[in-house]
Amino acid sequence: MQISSRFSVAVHVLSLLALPEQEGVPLTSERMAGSVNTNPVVIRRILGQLKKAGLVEVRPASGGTFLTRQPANITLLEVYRAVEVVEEGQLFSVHDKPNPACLVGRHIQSALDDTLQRAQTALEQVLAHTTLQQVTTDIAAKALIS
Amino acid sequence: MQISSRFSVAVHVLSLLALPEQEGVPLTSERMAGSVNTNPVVIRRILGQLKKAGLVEVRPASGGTFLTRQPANITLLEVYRAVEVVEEGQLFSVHDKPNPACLVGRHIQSALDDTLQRAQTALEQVLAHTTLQQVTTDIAAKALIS
DNA sequence: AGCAGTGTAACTACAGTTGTTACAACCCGG
DNA sequence: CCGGGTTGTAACAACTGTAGTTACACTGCT
Ligand code: FES
Ligand code: FES
Repeated sequence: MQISSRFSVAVHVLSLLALPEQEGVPLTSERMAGSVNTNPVVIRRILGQLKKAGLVEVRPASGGTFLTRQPANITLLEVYRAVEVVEEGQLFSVHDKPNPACLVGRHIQSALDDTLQRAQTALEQVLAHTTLQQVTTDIAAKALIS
Repeated sequence: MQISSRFSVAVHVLSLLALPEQEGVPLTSERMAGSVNTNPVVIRRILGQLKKAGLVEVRPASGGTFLTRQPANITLLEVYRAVEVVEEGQLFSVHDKPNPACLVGRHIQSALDDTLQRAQTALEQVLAHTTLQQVTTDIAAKALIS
């Protein structure tokens, strides 16, 4: 199973917030949806999760959404955690209730758990060391080249 | 979204094959299913994938399944690849068709792709450096302690 | 030939994702 | 203080992938 695209959409939205195109025009969920090419409600749902995680602040009425921190201080791991339903340490699902009468069944879970945890942590560490700023800088750089 | 439990079931099954309990009794899909606590067809499906990947050999009739290699030469990454539907480099799903008229939309995919690829590779490297033998050794060790 | 086991298709039930409609709550400008 | 644009959410549909189950043809040993 693939990891939900909510994560990439969230990064997309945060990039928009970090790169204010026109100062005058407010960045509403509808405009963001137009950029991501989806429905405004999908954006608002994700904004709700980002808000709960304290990454953005939303003005309920006349469309205003802002980052609460500098892009350099927002890691992709925070976004991942804010948006994923995957609970900490649950990326891999392990079949529950193996037969305790079996030697393998009795110990497979703890034997696997250590390795799976390390694998998951390795993935998260890469995200932890990438900031939103790196992403937006990359976007800006690519925009200049093309 | 969590990664399918097919992976952990596959490791479970391979562990059974690597630790032959009683030499006489053949290890049928039904016995394996009893150990994992699931349906024999689920086991056979997974065995089919492992067979296609060349990790096991199955005698169609009178129930005999064997590893084609030493447990020390089978990495968890091979099992993961054999069993996951996740295509190489597709662990994260990215929202397709972002708006090309938008600066962010035009470049977000390639800007994210590099990081996501590194994250995924980091996870896979941990699996690549763990062998089936390490798992079974761990199981045997835990069995002795308890 | 008989039989225990595998290979596979077909179906169900279920969970999570994504998109969509609908509407209440909210805030701001006039 | 009212109207209009916006957010917050609930509810629902369509879809996808997972896991379990039944059924049955096929296989190969004895
Ligand atoms: S319970 Fe998983 S092999 Fe025994
Ligand atoms: S922000 Fe994703 S397309 Fe512009």
